[in-house]
Amino acid sequence: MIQELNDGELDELDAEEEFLKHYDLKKYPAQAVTVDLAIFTIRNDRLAILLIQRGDHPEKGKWALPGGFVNVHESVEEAAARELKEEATLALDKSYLEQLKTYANPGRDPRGYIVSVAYVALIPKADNPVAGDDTNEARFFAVEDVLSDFDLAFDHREIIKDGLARVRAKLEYTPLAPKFLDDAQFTISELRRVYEIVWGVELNPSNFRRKVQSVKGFLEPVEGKRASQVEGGRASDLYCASDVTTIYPPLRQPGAEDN
Amino acid sequence: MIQELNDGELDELDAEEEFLKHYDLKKYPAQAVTVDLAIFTIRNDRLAILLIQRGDHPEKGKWALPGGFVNVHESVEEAAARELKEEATLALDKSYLEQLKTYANPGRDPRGYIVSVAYVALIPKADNPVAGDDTNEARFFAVEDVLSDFDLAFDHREIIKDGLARVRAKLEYTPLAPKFLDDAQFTISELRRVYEIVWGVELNPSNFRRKVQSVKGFLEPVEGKRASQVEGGRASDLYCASDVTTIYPPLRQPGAEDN
DNA sequence: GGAATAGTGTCTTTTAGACATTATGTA
DNA sequence: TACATAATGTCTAAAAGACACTATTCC
Repeated sequence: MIQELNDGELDELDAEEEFLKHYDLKKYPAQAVTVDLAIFTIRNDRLAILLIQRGDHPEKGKWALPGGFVNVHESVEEAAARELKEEATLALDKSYLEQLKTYANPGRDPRGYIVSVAYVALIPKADNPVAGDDTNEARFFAVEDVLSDFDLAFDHREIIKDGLARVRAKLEYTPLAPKFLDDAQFTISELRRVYEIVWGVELNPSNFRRKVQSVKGFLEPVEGKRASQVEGGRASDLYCASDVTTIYPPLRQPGAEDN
Repeated sequence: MIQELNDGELDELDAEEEFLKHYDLKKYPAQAVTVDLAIFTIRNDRLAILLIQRGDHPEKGKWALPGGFVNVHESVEEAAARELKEEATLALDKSYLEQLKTYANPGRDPRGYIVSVAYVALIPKADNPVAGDDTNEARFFAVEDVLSDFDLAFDHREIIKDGLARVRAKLEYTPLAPKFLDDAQFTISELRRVYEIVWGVELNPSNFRRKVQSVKGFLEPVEGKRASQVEGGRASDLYCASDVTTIYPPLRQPGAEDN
């Protein structure tokens, strides 16, 4: 390829090289990039989120989303995956990670101009998390309780609200619900329970079954049955997630029509 | 509030203050935040996007999205609005701005670790843009042509693809289409044309009319009529956008079922 | 009046909600 | 056998696609 360049193009490459040699980002006011994780799971029949209690300044002692600074040799995506691995060691392969939004109000972090790229993660029923280095404690809390009661660090309340809205919306038109289930094989009732918990509604079992079964490529039947969780109940068929990326037409959460 | 603090809490505040006094972001490897804008409009019956030809290094001479560095006294949102104002002076009040995604692969910018927060903007039929300081030229191009033919700077092709997908999706369930129209009053045919151009499909006029009119709070009839654009055509009723924030049930773009 | 688009109405198919009915595994 | 949930089926209502038909305005 090089040998085909004419003089003008070589000059251009030289000029670009020359420009970069004298370019120094350090000249400008310092900025930094962090990543924050809204890690959702289902615990005790409630939608829960992982919070850590900050062990260091700033906002020492407050509950916050897990996260940290992005290193200059990694993408934000990689930083998010790294933090997720540290904070929720279990069942990483089955977890789901998606960029939510970037938060960048000046003054959102007292240490300086620090933007946070927030991610949403969905993980299966998890073991209890372990607190990291600069962390007093790490625990799952019901999202509802967090939003109503907690005094959260930075702008993390806003991030959690946005993340919750994202998860609720995405269950409608993407096959994310199985990401909450710890077993690759699950019953339709278990799947329905995920929807009910995340959306905070009751769904008609018959209609839910008909709907999810009608989505081509969403559920695949597998051998075997799961015994009922309730005494006297009938055992149920098992399914596993298939390969579709969108649900069409979508499932709708009751009450979403009034915004 | 202060007078209610006990000694322990005062100590905590002092400690936080002390911590911040010695904290210096400059200690860490330099990072920087930029904003890039995918400004969509409709020109010559096609969906178009604003590109600038870079006048300076890096990527000098290549076509790129308008954008620039975020200042430390402003939010990314404000930076985006500032850039939008500079690049598309016309009809700012009617334009729409929404965060798209943050791009942060190391190496995406040769100047160093620079993350870009991308925004999508929708603007009405615009005057020709004027090139800025470090810009050779600023022009609208049909999105289709850009994606098929152009050699774009940085990762801007990916941003444009993501932005296009976002706009197409959002037309389904939000009342964004009027943002493309330069007049606050418009006909249903004009509105339908927006959908057809953005989605790249033909829509049945009767069914489209029925659908948008059935969405409560989407369209409001106004006095007067608009003469036909075609000779011999019937004049049509005028509407203006109302106050709803979501369209339920959504309009669906034909062909979206197969992903 | 003719042309061309605006606007209305109708028929059919698909999908969702409500709910009755049957099936099956467990105590 | 009784019970509880799983799974299926039915009826109805809502919504979308196809398309015929009427209305209005401009030439």
